[in-house]
Amino acid sequence: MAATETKARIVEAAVATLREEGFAGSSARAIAGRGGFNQALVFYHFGTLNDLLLAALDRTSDERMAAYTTALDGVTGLAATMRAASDLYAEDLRAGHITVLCELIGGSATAKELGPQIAERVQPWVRLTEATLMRAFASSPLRRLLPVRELAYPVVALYLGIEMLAHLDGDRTRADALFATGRKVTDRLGRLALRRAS
Amino acid sequence: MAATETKARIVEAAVATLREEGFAGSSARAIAGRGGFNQALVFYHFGTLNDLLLAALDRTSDERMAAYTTALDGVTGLAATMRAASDLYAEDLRAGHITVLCELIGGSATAKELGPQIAERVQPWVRLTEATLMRAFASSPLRRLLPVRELAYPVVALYLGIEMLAHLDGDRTRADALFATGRKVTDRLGRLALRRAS
Amino acid sequence: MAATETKARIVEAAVATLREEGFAGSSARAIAGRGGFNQALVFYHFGTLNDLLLAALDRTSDERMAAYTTALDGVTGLAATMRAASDLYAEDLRAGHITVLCELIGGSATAKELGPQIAERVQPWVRLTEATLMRAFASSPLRRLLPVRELAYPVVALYLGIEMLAHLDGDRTRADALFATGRKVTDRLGRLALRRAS
Amino acid sequence: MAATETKARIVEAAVATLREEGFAGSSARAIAGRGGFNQALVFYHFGTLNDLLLAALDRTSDERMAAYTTALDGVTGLAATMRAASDLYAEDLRAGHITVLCELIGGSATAKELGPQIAERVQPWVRLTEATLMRAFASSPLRRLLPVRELAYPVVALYLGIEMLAHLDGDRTRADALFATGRKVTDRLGRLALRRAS
DNA sequence: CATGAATGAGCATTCATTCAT
DNA sequence: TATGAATGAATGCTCATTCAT
Repeated sequence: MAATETKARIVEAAVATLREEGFAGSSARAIAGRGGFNQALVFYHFGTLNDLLLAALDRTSDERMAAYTTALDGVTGLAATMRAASDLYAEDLRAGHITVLCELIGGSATAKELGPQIAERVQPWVRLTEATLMRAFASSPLRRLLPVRELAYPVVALYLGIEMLAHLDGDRTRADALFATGRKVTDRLGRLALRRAS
Repeated sequence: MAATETKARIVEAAVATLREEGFAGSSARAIAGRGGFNQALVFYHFGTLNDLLLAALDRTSDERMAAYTTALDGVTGLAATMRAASDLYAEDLRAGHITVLCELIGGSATAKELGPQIAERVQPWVRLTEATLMRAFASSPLRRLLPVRELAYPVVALYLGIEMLAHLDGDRTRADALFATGRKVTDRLGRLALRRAS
Repeated sequence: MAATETKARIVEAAVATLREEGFAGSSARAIAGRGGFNQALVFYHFGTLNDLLLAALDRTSDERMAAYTTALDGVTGLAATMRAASDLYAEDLRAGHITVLCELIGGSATAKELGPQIAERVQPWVRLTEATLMRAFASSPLRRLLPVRELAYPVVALYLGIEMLAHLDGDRTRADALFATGRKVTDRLGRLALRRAS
Repeated sequence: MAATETKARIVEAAVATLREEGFAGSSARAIAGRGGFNQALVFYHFGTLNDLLLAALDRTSDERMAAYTTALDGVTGLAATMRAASDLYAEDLRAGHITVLCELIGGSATAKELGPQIAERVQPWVRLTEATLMRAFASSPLRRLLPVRELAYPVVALYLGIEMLAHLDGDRTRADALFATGRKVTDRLGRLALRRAS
């Protein structure tokens, strides 16, 4: 079998295992068991379990980055951005994309080598968030009140935090409600701004 | 030695280990090694490693809850609340109090029994946040714009998320900057409200 | 069971395994299998496989040192020493005492940490040989011809080399013959010296 | 690439690995890594790892046999032989030629099939030593005192033993000193014999 | 109340070897 | 002639937990 194919299969199994068993449960054996392949393959193709886990992070991160970039392309205004983000995040939660990241960050306390590598992979998301926020607030009066650029860091933090709580809840109702409220608030803000402008 | 004393010592070691080695690194051996006691004591006093980890969570959670309750007692207004929260959270980050919670939430993906138990222990924090936010926004015009009570959930999420990112950064500068910005914004909002009121 | 008892049992199994399976065959599992105990015990009692192997060397080395010391006590003269050494070495070969040392020296090429530790344990043997040679040659005219003290190193080397060759042969006939010849030569030398003295 | 060329390259890498990592460290991977070729080549060209190791022994053994034969050609007398042997052995030690043999003998305790094959390859060396000793002692009065032919076995043993101790020491000073002493003794013997003869 | 000994299962990783290409 | 992919068994070592004392 082509190496890339096998590697993809292994990465897929790693993503699923991280998602469902967490960092501490993502042993080479657990991943191989889930994917139905020999555990030695992990080391043949990735050298190290940690390297596989990072590849799994790359995999979800790249995929989601593509989705976010596409969905946010050309979106401006607070309300529209909130709607787009809301949909994207709902998908993240449903598919457990952020779980992988959270588990790896949590695991990096144990496997200290992972820290810098993960940090590197979080960077693009902070930048994407920054750019998105700039466009979202571009024509909002709020941009005078809020240090928009500095909002990127807490927004990313919020994403991670929501995932953790949703994970803890075991369901997504509270997280979904939160986004619903967010949409309501941004819509209201939008109407307020319009009224003032007139 | 009195049982309570020994238990406290074990819990203390568990907290320290969770903080510095993470969930996956908090084996009975690692905890006992850090605390300088026999690893069998963990099972003698707590029955199960997971039960000890929960006791560790209780320990930090209770301690912090006391600190938060005291510090927030009688505090009203957005700016004052922000200042208090800012100080409290700085201490959380410095001492790694939230790390324990984050690591356990992350670990609950692996040790599924932990989930509900941790969720139970997060509840009081959401309630505290709710109450605090109600007092903070009580006299703010923003309370018409924002569903204040529903803000508790994202605020707690934000706390967790900031801790994760700070952990990943390896330092607290970005988290500190975030709170500084928060204080600036709430101060500005306070002055704006005063001006309008006059 | 008392720790010392168990440790002794483990060491015994390690000695036997080194003897019969060599360094590369002395895995924790192989040793435990031979001794009929759980392989985790190796690590519980010795921490590291290498540490167990060194303990095994200590065990045979100490035992043989005692035997050599006793047997050589008060022995003087070349012929008598040769006879004593001949008997002792025959026992070494039969029981495989030197095999343990040879296997560990060979293995130290792979497990480099072992080198210095083994060297330390060989030292006493060089010293014993030195002392023995001094007494053996004390009244021999050969002591003017030969740098007796410097003979210790090659004598120890010879012991190791004979063991290797005997091991390779699979039997001890050539080694035994060698010692027989040695005794003949020293006896002849003894008679020669006597004749000259008269 | 021609098969013989490739095989030579593999054998070369095997020799180097045996020399520097010992028997237990000479895995197919380690050898291939050192030589910079695919590890499957080992099995393609030699069938078995052990067969490669034997080929490595053949390689060093043949090379050294040629060197010894050349250097000892026409050499007679104890002192001259000692000098020649001294030089040859210094080279052996420096280049680690005997290490390969010692490691394989040690390893043959684990890989029992190797034993007879190695023994076969040691035979020519015993014969060479025998022939050399006969010529060395041919005109020495010592030949009446010593069973010269039987000296070959201990001389070979000595070679192996010195290598082991030198390996353990990590340097060759004691081995070098030994040969220096050897030369001194044989020179002295030579002069003694001359004086008596006159 | 405390602990040292013990264990069976599990860990990441490496092994010699096979095989289709 | 050569190789990349694959594997099942083995490696040293750690795990949570039990238990007799």
